[in-house]
Order: sequence, then C-alpha cells, then structure tokens
Amino acid sequence: MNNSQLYKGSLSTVLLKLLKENGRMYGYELTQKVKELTTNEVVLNEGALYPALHKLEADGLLTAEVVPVGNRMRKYYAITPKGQTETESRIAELEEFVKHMQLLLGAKLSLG
Amino acid sequence: MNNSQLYKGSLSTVLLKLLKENGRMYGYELTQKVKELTTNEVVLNEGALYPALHKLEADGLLTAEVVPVGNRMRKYYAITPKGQTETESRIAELEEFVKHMQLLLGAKLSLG
DNA sequence: ATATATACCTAAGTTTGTTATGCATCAATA
DNA sequence: TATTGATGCATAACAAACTTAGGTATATAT
Repeated sequence: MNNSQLYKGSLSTVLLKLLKENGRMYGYELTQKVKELTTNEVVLNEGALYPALHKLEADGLLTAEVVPVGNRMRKYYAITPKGQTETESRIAELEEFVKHMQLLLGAKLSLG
Repeated sequence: MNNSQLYKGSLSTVLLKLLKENGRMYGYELTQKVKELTTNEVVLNEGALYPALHKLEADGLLTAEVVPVGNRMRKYYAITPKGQTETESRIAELEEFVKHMQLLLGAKLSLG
C-alpha cells in the first residue's frame, strides 16, 4: 500500500476478503480490484502485496497455483478451509476496529 | 494497544484527537479515556503508549509538563500549534482509511 | 500483608510495510 | 521499430510501529 492509505495489519485481511468474494485471484488482479473498489484512491504496493500473499500461503490460509496465460505466468491464490474461518475472524476484527475508530474519533459514520 | 484492537499507525492519531478534545491529559488518563469511550473494549498497551507520546513530543507536536500530585508525578501533555494542524490532517487520514475499509469490506456502515 | 489501581519508564524482538530494485511479456504508438 | 506503459512476479535493505516482558514506586482497599 501507498502513502499510509491502509493501516498496518489491514492488508492481509483485505486480501482474504477479496479472495473470499471472488473465489480465486492473482496478485496483479488484487491490486486492480482494490483500485476499482476505492475509486483509484488505494494503490497496493507490490513490495507489501507479494510478501503478504507468500505469508498467507506459508500460514496455510491460501493455496497458490501457477497458470500460464500466453507466454506469461499468473499465480492464482485461493482460500483454504483453514483460511475460511481465519478470514471470518479477521474481517470481524477489522470491523471492530472501524467501530472503535468511530467511537474514538467521534464518528461522522453510523450504522446503516 | 492490546490484541490488535487498534491497527498500527492509528495510536498516535487517537492520542492527538483526545488531547485536542480535552486540552491536556497524562498517559494513564489517556488509557482510561480510551477504555471509557470503547466500553472497556480497547486497552492501550503501555509499551506502545509511552514511546508514542515521547515521539510526538520529540516531533514537536506535543509539549510535556511534569506535575507532582501528592507524592507522585504526572506528565501532562498538550498539543502545540504545529500539533494542531498535524492533528487535523491525521484525523482526516484516519477517516479516509475508515472510508476505504467500508468500501473494501462491503460496508455495513454508511455516512450519517 | 497482599493485591489492585495509579503512574511512569525502557530494551529486545517481531511484524509489517516502504523503498528500490530486478526480470520478463505484451500492446500501442511515435 | 524503438520506446513507453501496462501486465505480472519477485526479493533485499531498511524503517516504523508495535508486543512482550520486564522495572520502579505510591496509594488504597481487603
């Protein structure tokens, strides 16, 4: 991520969430999806993205599959069963964080 | 902060916000205020809190004043003029982050 | 006495991200 | 056809921001 647009710790949760929604995705695709969803405001930093994906894979939350497309390689990631439950709890945690920020910042945001 | 209740990078913004609202506060008081505002859900970790306050002071955003209360010392912090503008922009940044999280998580939250 | 709350502090280590690279394919265009 | 920008992956050095795990001391309640 760039320019502190995302806070530390939130990246892997966002990746898991998008993979959960979309079945399977590759790294570059994830960067594009994030840009799209945030109207070009959040641009994932590759130096953070790829190590994060590798860690999620190493932790057994994702599986990776390299697929040739033309002469190029794409590395598709998908959530494992273990990753499913972990995804749920991480999303809940991030939502809690958002709730806490609302309380602490005197939120202009409300439940909708 | 404890148990990833807050995300990395948000702590100093929260401290600035509380100091902005309350004029001047000391470290322990800040931990209590955060607990109070989050109905005991967020407990600041002292190992993060004190270094964060020291850094804000070193960066010229806060001033510190040690005041004896009985036989004990309290270190009161207050925002400097430089800290005022910085506080505004950091709060805005954190609000942006919250907005982005809503977009990425498929928010249950809306503008109110 | 002993535990809990108040009140401050730091050092070692970890996690996570930034910055700066490197390599390669493909499409568009000057 | 040479170059630019997009696609697509990766790592290494560094820095920021924490966690963990202590340390010191006073005050209050049991």
